[in-house]
Amino acid sequence: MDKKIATIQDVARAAGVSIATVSRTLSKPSVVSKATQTSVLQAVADTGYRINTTASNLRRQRTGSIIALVPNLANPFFSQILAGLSSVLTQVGFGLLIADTQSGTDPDERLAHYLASGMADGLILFDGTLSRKVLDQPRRLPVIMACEWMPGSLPSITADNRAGAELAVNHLVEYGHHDIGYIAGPVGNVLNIARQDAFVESLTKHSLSVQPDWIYEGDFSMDAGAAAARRWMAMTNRPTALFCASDEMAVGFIGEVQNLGAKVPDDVSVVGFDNIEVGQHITPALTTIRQPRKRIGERAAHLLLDMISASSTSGPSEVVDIEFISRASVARPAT
Amino acid sequence: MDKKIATIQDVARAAGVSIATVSRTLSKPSVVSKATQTSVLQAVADTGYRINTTASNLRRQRTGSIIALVPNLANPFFSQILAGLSSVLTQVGFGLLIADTQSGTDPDERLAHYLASGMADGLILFDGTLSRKVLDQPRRLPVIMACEWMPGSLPSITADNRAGAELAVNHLVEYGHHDIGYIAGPVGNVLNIARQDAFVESLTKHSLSVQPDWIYEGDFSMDAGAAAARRWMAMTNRPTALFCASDEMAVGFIGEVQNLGAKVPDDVSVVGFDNIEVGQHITPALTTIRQPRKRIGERAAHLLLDMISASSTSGPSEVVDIEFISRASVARPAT
DNA sequence: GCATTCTTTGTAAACGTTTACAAGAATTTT
DNA sequence: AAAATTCTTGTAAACGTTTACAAAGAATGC
Repeated sequence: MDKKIATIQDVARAAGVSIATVSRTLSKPSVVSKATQTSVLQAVADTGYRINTTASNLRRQRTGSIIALVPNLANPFFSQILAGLSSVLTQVGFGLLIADTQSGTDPDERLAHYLASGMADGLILFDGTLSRKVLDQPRRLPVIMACEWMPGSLPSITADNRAGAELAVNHLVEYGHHDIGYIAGPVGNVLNIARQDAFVESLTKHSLSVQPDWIYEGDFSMDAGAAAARRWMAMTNRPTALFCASDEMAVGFIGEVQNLGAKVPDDVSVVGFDNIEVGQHITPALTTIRQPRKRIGERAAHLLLDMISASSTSGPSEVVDIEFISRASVARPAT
Repeated sequence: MDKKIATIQDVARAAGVSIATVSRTLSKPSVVSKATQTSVLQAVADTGYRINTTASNLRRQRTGSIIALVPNLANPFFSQILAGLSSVLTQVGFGLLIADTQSGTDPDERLAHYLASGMADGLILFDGTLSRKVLDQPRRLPVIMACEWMPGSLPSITADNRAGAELAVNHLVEYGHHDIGYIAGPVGNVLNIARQDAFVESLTKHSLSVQPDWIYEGDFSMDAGAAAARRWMAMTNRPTALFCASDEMAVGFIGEVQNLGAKVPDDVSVVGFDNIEVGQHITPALTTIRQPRKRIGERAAHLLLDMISASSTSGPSEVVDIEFISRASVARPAT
């Protein structure tokens, strides 16, 4: 059994000062004399004192952590964003609590729970469908969104999805494609809406028409991409190129198309969205739009921290730039 | 501005009882009469009271959260494990703090920080190289390891890595392979050691020899797999099959081999380890060993929670079963 | 009907900090 | 040299809970 952990009392006793002085030495050293500072720090070292965060938080009326609510933790898309968040937060002594909105029963209920729980000083929401609930109730917590958003509601950090879609279309058109399809994300998802809208508009800009049955439904998952591949193979009048709302779908599409005997990019060109790591390791390597995920996490952390220190529930939204990455999954259409 | 948040005092006043009774109604209802219970609950509803976790934690001398230390949050391998952890923890009202050991400067220092910070009631360590540090200092915190381990040190939840390697070799031998290579993980990594040792032993069991230059160094990453592919291509006397210490390397290997014009499984068969999602979506789909990652997370959570409630720093280790998944990346060797 | 036990409630003391306020000492201003 | 200012420290009151202890009331046993 280790002996009892040292408290501020023990340090004060060891240094021969009051607990107030100890506290001040640690949190606002400017107001305490050099001499006492050193003796206090010595006492801290001697006793092995570590501040009790819980007590400190209680007194300061804060929790020292923020909570990230992701739709599905098992989705690797979020891991880099969380890494960005984490790195910024730990620098300023904040903890990062992570919870999954889909894992339990009722996502709305979970959200409400975390909003009211007082477990955190701020909340980052990655699930656009939940944001309405936040607006309904008066919130005593700064809340922002990341990746997804809700028009005119919460502050958010997002990527320039429209620009990404436009770059994808431009690239395909430059390669001579006229018949371009789209593998969509979940219906109603803001990311999908932005990408699809910009996709359609870009086509029109190039005086190309959009064939309704070349818009394949999907849900961002690899399985959805594979399903789209099967539908594509079954068509007689096929697009020669596909823009996918996510890299995962692009990977799923390419894999299944190859399984079924077609060739990428000879038979069909593919552009993804996100730049997940595996994209450059499949054959052919995936042409895609990079979302700076780590940066999104970092910016989100800063935004939320600013709101917390200003104890404000509103703040500026930010759009981070995307980048086009040209690899091997696009070629001129077969003639 | 919303009005001040209600405290237990407000509830007590509204219900006409003492704060002790309110507290008891909420935490140990069995000792309070039915009548007062209902009036207290009514008051809770009226005031919109939510318990202040920080205060509660301070008084109960706990923090209500556990911290997971992962080597690299951006590695998708961990996301499903974290999902498993999270689901168990939230059920019992615990929060999950997540931190990255590699992101900052000194991993050892970070670990020490979290061990002493008092921010959590327990710690899950996913980084085997750090475990020595834990043993050095007297720890006042239950600590367990997951995935990786350290012989005879901390309680751990791990997969049966040796069995996995054996299954892989058996499968390849059944398909008629005699010349089998290994793409290794980081030198010194326990997972790699277990898999490599079992790989070698299994070969010997089948009276096959191990060719030293057929053991390709690697570090679990896709890039390492691609590098191994280039070395494999450059050899004149090549193995006809490769067992990879991770799926990521297997995927990287297959992608690069295809890039360079060879065929899988016609020219070389590949078996991975982990069963990451993308494995079934590449062409050919990857034969592999499944690690039940979600389950590892869940078991780890339970183990740690048990240790916390017993306030013990030791506990049982557990090995979870793996499963062989046969897909398309293995065929009979070319004759 | 009195002694015993069981239920239910309240009082008050923690838990370990931070910080407003006050006060003494040291320094500067006049 | 007195007055005014600045520095440095201590005292004590929070922050919002939980829980040991005591007490009062109700139920039970004889």
